[in-house]
Amino acid sequence: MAHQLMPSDLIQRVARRFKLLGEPARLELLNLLNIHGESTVRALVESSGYSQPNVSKHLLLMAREGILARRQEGLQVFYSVADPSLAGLCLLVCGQLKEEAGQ
Amino acid sequence: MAHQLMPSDLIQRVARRFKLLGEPARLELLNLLNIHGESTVRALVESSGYSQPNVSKHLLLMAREGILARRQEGLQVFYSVADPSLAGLCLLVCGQLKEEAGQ
DNA sequence: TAGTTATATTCCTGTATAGTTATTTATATG
DNA sequence: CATATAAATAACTATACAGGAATATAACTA
Repeated sequence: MAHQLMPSDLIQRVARRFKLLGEPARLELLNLLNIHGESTVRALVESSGYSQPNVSKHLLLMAREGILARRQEGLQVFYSVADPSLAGLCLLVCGQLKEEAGQ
Repeated sequence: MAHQLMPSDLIQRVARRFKLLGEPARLELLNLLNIHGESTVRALVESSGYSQPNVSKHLLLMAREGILARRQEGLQVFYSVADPSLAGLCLLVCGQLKEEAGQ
């Protein structure tokens, strides 16, 4: 108490960031990128099972929001994780979920 | 690389948790609860400016998901933050946003 | 008991967006 | 230049849900 979680003028941006992570498909893509490192769209389509346009859309969205890096090489486009805070965020949430499950 | 952000079977629950936090109205309520400590619905309605049904709905949702505690006393219902990981999450995101703004 | 107050619920509307199919764009190659 | 391939975009559908107005529920109080 007596201290805020975040400055009020950041609420909108913080919400956007959380919302971006609040989608199973995107978390799965992030998980795959963390496991395999930089990957092409095609590789992510195949390992995720989602359609190519769907994967492409999610990747572009995350890249525009700054949590992915995008690099083109000829026909292929490579994406990779660019947000170093992701690991900590997921660790915190997973830990908390485990904690709750224990109660 | 080479390690996952979270176990695959947790993706759905992690996404739900992030999604819950991906809403400005809820973040604002959480912020108010952190500043003022345990509060009644009415107090949160007045300090947030949102309608009573809207506030009530968000609070109930967060309580059901386990990030708020709910306590009734006569006519009034008191809510308080029950998830100790929230502060860390917001700190990480705010720090990352600041980092990105710096680039 | 009638009235008052705090919270929850119902019902509705509008908006955002995940997902698909079909198409387009851009780059490489025969 | 024609063709093939990878990724992005367009167009559409379906669903989720935030928000408000009206109402209901529940617990006090005169």
